[in-house]
Amino acid sequence: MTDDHADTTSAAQAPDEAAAPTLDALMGERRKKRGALADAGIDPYPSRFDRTAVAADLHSRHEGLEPDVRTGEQARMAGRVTAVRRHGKLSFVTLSDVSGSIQLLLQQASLTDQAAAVLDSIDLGDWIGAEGEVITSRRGELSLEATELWLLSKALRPLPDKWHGLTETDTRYRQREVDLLANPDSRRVFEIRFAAIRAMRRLMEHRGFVEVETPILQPQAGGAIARPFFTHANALDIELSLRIAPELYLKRLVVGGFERVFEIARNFRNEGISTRHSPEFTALESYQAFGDLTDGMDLTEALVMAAAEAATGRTTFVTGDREIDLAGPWPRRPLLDALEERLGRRVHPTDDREELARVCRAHGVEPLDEWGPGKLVFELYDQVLLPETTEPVFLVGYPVEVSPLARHTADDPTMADRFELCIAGKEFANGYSELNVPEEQAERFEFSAAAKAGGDAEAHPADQAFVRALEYGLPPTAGIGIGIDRLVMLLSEVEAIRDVILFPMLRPEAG
RNA sequence: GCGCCUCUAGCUCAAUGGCAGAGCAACGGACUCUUAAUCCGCAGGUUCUGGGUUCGAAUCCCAGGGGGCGCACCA
Repeated sequence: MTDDHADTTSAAQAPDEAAAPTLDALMGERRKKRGALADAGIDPYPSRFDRTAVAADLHSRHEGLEPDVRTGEQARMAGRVTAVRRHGKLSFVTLSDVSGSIQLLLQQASLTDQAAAVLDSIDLGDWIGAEGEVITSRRGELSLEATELWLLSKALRPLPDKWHGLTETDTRYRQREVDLLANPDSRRVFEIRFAAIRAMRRLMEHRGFVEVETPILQPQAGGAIARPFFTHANALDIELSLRIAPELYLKRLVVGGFERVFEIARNFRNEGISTRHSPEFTALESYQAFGDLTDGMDLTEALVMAAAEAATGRTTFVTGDREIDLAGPWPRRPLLDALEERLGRRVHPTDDREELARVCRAHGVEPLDEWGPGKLVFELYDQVLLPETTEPVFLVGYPVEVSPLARHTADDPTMADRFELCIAGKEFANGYSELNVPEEQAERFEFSAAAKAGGDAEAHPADQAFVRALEYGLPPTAGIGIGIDRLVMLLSEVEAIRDVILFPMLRPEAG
């Protein structure tokens, strides 16, 4: 691939900045300071530190204090140094911990010898501990007037610009730890992510769902239509797929008597990477015995609302140039009605295929030969209707042809009891009344297996283990899947999926 | 995979064919209420890599690498 007919030995493979003289010098300075402390008998890497307060805690307890107040309260704090302002015999240090930041006020005259030595050697980025009295400065800022300081760990590498932070996207993704410590906005996004997931987990547990773990390495990927990643198990000498969805295993657990299960599942799909697609993404999937798609929509709505509330406390969010209000309840519209309104004519999977293909072309959808009528109807939704959605809406009723695991509608064998949640042109959730008739499931699998034999890389062979499970009896069941990454994108108002994934997939570093 | 854009000091950015610069960070100094502290001084470069054009290339051309965006595939 690389036509390196280069004559030289291309020794210019200097591993990143190892050869950068400036960086070497900066790191050398910091090593020197660390050494000086060690020489003075101060351990630069102490094994533990007990703190009594974090920044947010102090701020909330001492809110609104007048300037120049001494509280008499002693505190021990720890965190990273994010700013230093030295004024001769008086210094201010901004200490950032997990909760926020607080100012240390250091008067040379009242420092211990160790504190003086540590202060002398402090660099931006160092982890330090401090002990002293909680006061307000003359300007009224809540501060810890420290008399003792400890170095907890040295930052040998210089931090990014304290004002501009780190902007280069490549470095932000590759060295997320630096991004997180330098860019409060980045940190905020992940706080939203964690809070949203926590809220959804809490709600699921509250409703009696148990959190389970199903295989990521699977002999046969299933539960979705997608190209899998493959890997190899040496012990068994077999090829395995990374899961594309946990669905089939979760339903087997319902067969086994766990009537309400969910998994916050990392899924892997060997497909394009874009602003909205990551090869590795997280979905919440849940299955609820005795329910149908109505219960699925109820649960989906509750989950999204709970996530929004816990993560941001708001219901309105800006995405692109639209403002979205998540306040429910969300309308539930038959998909075919919505399509009729948009297209000016009714379409249905039983319509003549050529006629549907003409409708597609008329709306800029180029039909492929292998698409059946159900797929054509689905593509009209996907390419015409979906991008125009703004406020949350459940579209209900999808062609069976594109819903191989969903129960067909009672009075229409070509349509499935399935819904999708659409917000701002994107699909956020998908759910249905599960198909639980083993023979019908086996037939649907045969259809897919035929497609695979026909060369469709996204189709999968029949999953006999799953059909066998259905033969033991799957109760009526409602299933849902929610795209966590996209939900977090909406809640944190970022446009790139990589901004909500801690360590997104990238090409390996260096040559 | 295809197209467009981008890569300069640790970080953020200038320099459009004519001596590679600034701010922050660092280093030396002054300063007991700052909070993007201020002031004085000093230092810091494989301009992503390799070729080419030119008297002269960060700048123009070719090839390669990383990243971004759009399209395609998908959720």
